[in-house]
Amino acid sequence: MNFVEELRWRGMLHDIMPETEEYLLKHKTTGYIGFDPTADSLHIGSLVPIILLMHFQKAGHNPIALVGGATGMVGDPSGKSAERNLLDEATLNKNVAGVKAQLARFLNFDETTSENPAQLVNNYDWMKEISLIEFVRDVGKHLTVNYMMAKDSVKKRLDSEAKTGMSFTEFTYQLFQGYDFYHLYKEKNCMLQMGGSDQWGNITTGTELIRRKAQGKAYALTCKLITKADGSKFGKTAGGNVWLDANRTSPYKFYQYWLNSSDEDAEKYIKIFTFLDKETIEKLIKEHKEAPHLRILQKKIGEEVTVMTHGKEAYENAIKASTILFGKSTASDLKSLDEQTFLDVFDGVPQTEIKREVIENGLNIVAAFADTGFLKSNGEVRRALKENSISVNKEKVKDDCVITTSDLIANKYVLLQRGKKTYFLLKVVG
RNA sequence: GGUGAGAUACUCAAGUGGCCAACGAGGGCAGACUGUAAAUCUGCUGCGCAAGCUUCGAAGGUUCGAAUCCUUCUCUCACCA
Repeated sequence: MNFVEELRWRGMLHDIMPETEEYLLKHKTTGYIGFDPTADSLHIGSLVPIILLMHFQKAGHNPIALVGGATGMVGDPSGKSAERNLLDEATLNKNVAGVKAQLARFLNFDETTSENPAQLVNNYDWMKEISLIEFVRDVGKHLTVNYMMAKDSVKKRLDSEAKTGMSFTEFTYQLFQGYDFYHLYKEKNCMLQMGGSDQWGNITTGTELIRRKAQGKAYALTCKLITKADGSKFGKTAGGNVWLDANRTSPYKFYQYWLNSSDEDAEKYIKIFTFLDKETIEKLIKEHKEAPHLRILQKKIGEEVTVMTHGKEAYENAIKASTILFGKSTASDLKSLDEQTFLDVFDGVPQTEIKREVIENGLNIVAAFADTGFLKSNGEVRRALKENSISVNKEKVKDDCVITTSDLIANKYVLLQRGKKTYFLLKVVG
């Protein structure tokens, strides 16, 4: 399997260093991608480099996932218009552990079942040994400031139009990343670094360092950054990032994110985020165009990615939840659910507890929405009522509505809803 | 250390004594339409049912009245040393 060709038809390839393709065809190669431990979970933006490594492994090469315990302490200026905040060491350690655990789900690290098992490294392990003097003499000496300043990531920040300057710390970042590549080249015979297209500058600093310091030749390849047709940022929703950690973003929401892709994006995503072959994908795209309202592509992407990330069972629950939440279910449908199914469906929906006697005395609709913290203020609830956007147990209500014990589902829950997609659960206790 | 610019709601950004709860844009939320889309149209977007109350970096002051004027302070940024 030709790794580069595979990326090319999937529309993932952005930039590639000359001779890289030829080299990869001839040699079983070790290549790496770095992951930034800015949080204790990766989000779906990191899915692309992960998939890149998966393709790399499938093509028979040796992938290395590098977690940036050291570089995370410095802060990559690429694509950032302002100085980054530094993370403290404890947070970083926690993040490194979290990121490691997630990578293990996607790549095969098992030496007994794979001929080319993936490896996981943390650059803190070798960076911590290096003294400042060593670094300045052995790394810094090989590259000129002129060279470093020519990088886009740096130029943008020195530009007179930029409103903020750039600290020495961030300026040095490319040397750190460059040194990583050099280190892996030396220690693990790693010949290739991959990453998002914003990493090109940092990656070439690495190949340059290898050339000057070790007289070696190393290769580079970047993939396209994922964009959305409407210009908004990929992987973000109003509620924040879409994470790979089920505790941060429930599988249901994760599935929904993909399902809500626009048609235009879906055609790109199915190539990038699934491992389906070319014929299958072309067939799906054709079917989708004939009946776009069925959203065949979005459903397939949602299925493939959710199963890959969270497993089959989580995917099936996400489907079940979607059907109930968006199908034409009514209050009686909801009440017919047993408690466990109900909880599965509404897993991840924010909820709050409420005393039973409050319901027994009859709970005013405004209080039910405002006092529980679902909506911000009484005024907002009244506004929403005027818009006719408030539902209790999937049924629209007016401002004279009072919630009583007859509204309870499984004798315990009340489902509040604002608009079509925003849910909130009241749980009766005591 | 010097010089200059600046701090207004989620963000950008007007406003330079009363007509300001504060133009506009973006974002967000909701309604209609729909495919749980896109595009479009409409409404909302400090708190309060209301009277009214609290907001324009902070604290004081001037005034009948301040986001706007004065004083002090805090912070941010750029450039020069």
